[in-house]
Amino acid sequence: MAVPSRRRIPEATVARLPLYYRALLEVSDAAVGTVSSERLAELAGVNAAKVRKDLSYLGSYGTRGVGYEVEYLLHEISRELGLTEDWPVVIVGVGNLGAALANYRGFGARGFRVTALVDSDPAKIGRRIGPLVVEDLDTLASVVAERAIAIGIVATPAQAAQEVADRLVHAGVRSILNFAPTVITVPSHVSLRKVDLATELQILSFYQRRLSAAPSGRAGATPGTEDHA
Amino acid sequence: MAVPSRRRIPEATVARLPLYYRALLEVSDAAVGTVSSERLAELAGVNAAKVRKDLSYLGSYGTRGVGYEVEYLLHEISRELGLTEDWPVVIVGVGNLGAALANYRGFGARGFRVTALVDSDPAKIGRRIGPLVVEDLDTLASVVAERAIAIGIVATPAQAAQEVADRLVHAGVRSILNFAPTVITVPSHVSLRKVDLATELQILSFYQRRLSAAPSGRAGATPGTEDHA
DNA sequence: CCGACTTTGAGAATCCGGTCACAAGGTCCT
DNA sequence: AGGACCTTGTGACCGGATTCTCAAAGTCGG
Repeated sequence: MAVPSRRRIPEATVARLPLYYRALLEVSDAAVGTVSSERLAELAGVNAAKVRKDLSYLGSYGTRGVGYEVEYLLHEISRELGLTEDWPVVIVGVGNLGAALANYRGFGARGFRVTALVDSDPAKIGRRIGPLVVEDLDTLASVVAERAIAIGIVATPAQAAQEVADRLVHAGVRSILNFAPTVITVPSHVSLRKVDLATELQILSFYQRRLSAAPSGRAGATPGTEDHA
Repeated sequence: MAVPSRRRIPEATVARLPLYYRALLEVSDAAVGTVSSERLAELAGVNAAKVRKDLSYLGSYGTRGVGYEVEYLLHEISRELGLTEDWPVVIVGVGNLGAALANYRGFGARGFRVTALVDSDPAKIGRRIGPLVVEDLDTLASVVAERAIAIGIVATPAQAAQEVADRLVHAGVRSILNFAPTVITVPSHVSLRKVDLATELQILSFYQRRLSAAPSGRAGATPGTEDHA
């Protein structure tokens, strides 16, 4: 009934919406009409109370005694996440990782289309990767403008990352996903997230060391990203 | 002076230690004797109070009026993170992403050595990638045991991820890094972290949508992973 | 040797997120 | 139509993390 509208959605909740989305896609395949928060929680690897609270931020989409209607909720979440829109993506840096990302089929398919690949290495410019040709980093500004690119993926070596980020911002990109193993900073109107291999491994290493070092006492699973249900 | 010892280090702090470590490596190159929390904060992209509090959990390693001795702090953090030890890693799933990870030079070099690659696809088994040969997933248990593997990286398609994780756990691996776009669960004595492309993009998409949708009002940078200083 | 200056370390206050518990609201069987 | 039953939505509570602030502790110049 009520308009979903201008509720402020907590950051932590936003980070879990994609998990619910994925979980809903799974049950959607199973052609079930509704899901309970309990079941959703299980699929998303969180607890039921959290699911209900998170979903309540979007509006009252459930029915007491029954659960959530799968298709409807799926629609609402994908609208909220902007998955009904199309977000052209540019990948900057076509080394090992960049090339793998360009070929990666795991982008949840929906919404995100890698529309351009750029690199500064003359040896790489002109190479074809799938349906795309690697373009010159110097043409970034026009590429971004012409193809209405919204999201930039930085997959360069660490030294180049800040410079590339600056260029992306300057070209008008307002969302950046950083894979380079370094901290980059952007103006406050730009969204930045990072994926950091080395950091993740080091965190695991920390807890692993604790396991060996502490023969008695609670061992405890790694918190962090989120673990098991 | 005091023994660093049995202090409990908050999870959020653990997640930042790798950033400080990297920042310290940078200033270490510059052959400077000490760093202030202010400077470290700048390099790590956090604020100075947080740096001081985080470091104070490790012990009192700073000198008032001066700062932190770079080499000493570097040593303490790397010991705490277990980077002085060697952690053999197995990558399960040698598709696009797995192969890229196998070649990836960004593992912070120190400590983490990819020691085995396994896959279940007969077409891939036997292929050489760099110095390694892809082995059969069915030999996982013995590979883990013989090479004392501590960390497993799951880079399979989503459908196979849980099964692979179970096998890793069964083989004795106690730290898992999941790249597959799905939630996996592990027993509580196993550490689990995830790296999830699709999720990160969707989070960016959420905030991007907000930008376009909200012409007035505060725009605010994406919180989430952490942004700029 | 003293005083000005710098920077850490930590106590206190605040904010944010997670969990608990339960009333409200709805279904379905009889 | 009524009552048993189920599941959501949310207010209250709790704990962890961040920020603020400032005394303590050190350096360094005069």
